[in-house]
Amino acid sequence: MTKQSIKIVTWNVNSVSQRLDRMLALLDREAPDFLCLQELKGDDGKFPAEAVAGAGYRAEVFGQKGYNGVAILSRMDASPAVTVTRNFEDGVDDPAARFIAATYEIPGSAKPLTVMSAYVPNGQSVGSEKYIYKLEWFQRLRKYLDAHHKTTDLVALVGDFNVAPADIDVYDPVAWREHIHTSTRERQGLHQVATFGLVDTWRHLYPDEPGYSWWDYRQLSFPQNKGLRIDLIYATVPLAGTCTEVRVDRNERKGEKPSDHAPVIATFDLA
DNA sequence: ATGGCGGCTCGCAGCCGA
Repeated sequence: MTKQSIKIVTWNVNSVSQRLDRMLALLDREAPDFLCLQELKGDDGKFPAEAVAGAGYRAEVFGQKGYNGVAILSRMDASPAVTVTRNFEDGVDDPAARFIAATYEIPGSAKPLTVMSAYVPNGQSVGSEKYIYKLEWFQRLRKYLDAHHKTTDLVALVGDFNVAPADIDVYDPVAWREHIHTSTRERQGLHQVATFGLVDTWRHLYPDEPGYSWWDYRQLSFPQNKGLRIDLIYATVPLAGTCTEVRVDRNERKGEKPSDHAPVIATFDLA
């Protein structure tokens, strides 16, 4: 039986219009099956759909003026999404465009694959209103998973989670102790999402590798490798079991006008 | 502890990000 290889990339681009050339180069270089974007920083009308189509990709977009915004790109030579959902449809009046999920048929796979691009709220500071919103957002995400999926489904939940899951994911855990992105309640919130039945593919494959994905623009953080691992690729157990590789594309953080996040790239060999 | 850098907007200053 031939293996069906699926490559999924997650990337917080920090403005899709500022990162268009880099994004097109990444599509050409990596030829991923799915590219999940966060922080588009523009409404749907500002999304460069024509350029993306020219590169051979469809785009499911959930934009917002000025802030947030997420998308899922998929190959034009593959089937389009069967279903797409935006935010959690849970009755909460939340104007922030932070979540999109799309389900695709995969050739040779009995089960469809659901891809989710998440931009978890930043939280600003521990105890703030935005922090409470972040904690609630994690609860809503878990409820969404419970309501729409089984642990036996093929689900990839990827994105910018704005939490470093453990101290190994932080360049200076002492300085960042109980800081925003590392606080106990944020880590518990993220853990509650994962206990739906999701595997952190990077940490699963590389128990001892930091795998930073974000570096502050300031203070020469990148050259000094003062980073955080906050961009994660979660997969349900049956999907995670087929994960052969996860990479952080550090080169994408170099050169002119980088995002402050690097893309994270996972490969799955579906039976 | 602060500010630094980058991108956004009913923009040339302030907000937000992480």
